[in-house]
Amino acid sequence: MGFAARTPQLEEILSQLEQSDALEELQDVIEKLRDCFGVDHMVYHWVSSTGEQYGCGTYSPEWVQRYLDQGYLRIDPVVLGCFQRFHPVDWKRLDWSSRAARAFQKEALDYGVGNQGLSIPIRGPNGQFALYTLSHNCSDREWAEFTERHRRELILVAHYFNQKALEFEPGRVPEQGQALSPREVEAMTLIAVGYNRAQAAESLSISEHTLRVYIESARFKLGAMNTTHAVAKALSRGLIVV
Amino acid sequence: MGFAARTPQLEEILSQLEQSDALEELQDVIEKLRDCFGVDHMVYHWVSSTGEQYGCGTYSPEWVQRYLDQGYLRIDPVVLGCFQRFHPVDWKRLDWSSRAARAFQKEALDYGVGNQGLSIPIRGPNGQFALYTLSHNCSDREWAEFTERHRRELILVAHYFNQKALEFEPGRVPEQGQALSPREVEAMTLIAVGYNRAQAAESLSISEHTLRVYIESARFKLGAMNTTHAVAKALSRGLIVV
DNA sequence: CACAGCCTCACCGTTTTTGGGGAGTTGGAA
DNA sequence: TTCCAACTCCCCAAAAACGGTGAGGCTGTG
Repeated sequence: MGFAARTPQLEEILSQLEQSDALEELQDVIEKLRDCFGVDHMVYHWVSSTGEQYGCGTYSPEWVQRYLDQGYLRIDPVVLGCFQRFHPVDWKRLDWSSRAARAFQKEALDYGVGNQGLSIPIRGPNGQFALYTLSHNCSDREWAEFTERHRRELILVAHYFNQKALEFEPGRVPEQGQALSPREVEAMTLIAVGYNRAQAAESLSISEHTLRVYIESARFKLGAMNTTHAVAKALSRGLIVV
Repeated sequence: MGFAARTPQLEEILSQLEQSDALEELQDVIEKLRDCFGVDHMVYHWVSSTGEQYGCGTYSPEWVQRYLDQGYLRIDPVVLGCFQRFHPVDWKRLDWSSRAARAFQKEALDYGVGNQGLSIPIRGPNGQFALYTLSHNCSDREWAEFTERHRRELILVAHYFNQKALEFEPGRVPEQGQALSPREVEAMTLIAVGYNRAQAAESLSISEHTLRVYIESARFKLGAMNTTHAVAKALSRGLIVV
């Protein structure tokens, strides 16, 4: 096996993916990808920063609806397991022991989901989390061979797919206020790591009153209602790093 | 260009990476990778959820020491910029406008860091964040060509490298498992967006006392010293999103 | 069934933070 | 030079958060 297989067809699909400029097009792309890889199902499932879900893929609409209605997101072992992991996860290696999980599994099979599956967790900025999933009906051995053979391509596809999805994320307007001054950054950082004002001030070798001015100033610049809010905003915007 | 270039040499290095079973070996691997890609520097830099840093790479020890001593992590535009993005980032596209950033940049050059750079952000479970960086001295055109040619391989290498690093993560066991309950997440989220306890409680239609219990519980679970700290930790670990 | 974890409510006093003032220095930019 | 932004320091009173303790109902798992 080469570093990653050369597949003109996949190349072409990825090209389409990169050039697509609407969310709807992703559905088309994922169907082509499914056919290209020759699996029963392929799904991209995105849990946005606000908790909304977006997905495209080849599961039956009934299953998708059922999944959403029942809030299966919170009990699906695939989601729960992938959330804790980094690398592609074979469904067999997940924890299906709980009663709810087994019921879910059975129901999924009834709705046409394959007995085999591979899910790749993807994480973006601001807590974005997505899953790129392949599912198929076949023997363990066949599935192991398939996943081994295409592992690298799939990781890349997942990456590119998510990159595109991120472009379409609504309301990701970079709310650029002004940056914080160096001292403000230091002060905010110390507060963010749990110091109270007295400790932070001592750590910076300044008076607590001065430190307070920085925090207030940062709060003002960030348009925050209180210190905690300011820290949260600063973290979200990457102005400080903890 | 194929889907990803076939390179036996890279293949071999990745093999070594996958089989390595000690952190020290990663240093060897990254040097080989640097030579394989023919760039001046290659660095893997990991910021754990607890704020500790680990890195391996080919920067001079003096620069690494300087970086750590000065806490450059918090002002490095590469880190700050990559934190907001998903795809590989060319250093030229970052914001170097602040005074601190320019001083940092100048100093980095003095310490042997290249004038060109490409950094790939990587995110793991529990708010893990890492950077896989290549740096080189060459013209803009050469660099653009290089990054275009190797983009896909580099994404994969970054993925594999991080996967290995995660295996070695110290203290991974104690950190995990302390997920917040749904109510705690709601409470923390409201606090994070600037509500005070009364407002948050009203928003959840519960008494302020109850809300307080959630916050305290979350604080305890997260090992935080105060509410602000807890919010920062929850954000860093991706337990809540604003 | 028992136990654990989650959700809900309450009171107490203490500590910390907040929000409003005012005021002096420095160093870089216009 | 003049000006502004950043940095430093101080007081006070009101508001908010904290910490501890206690207690009942509900659900799901072993």
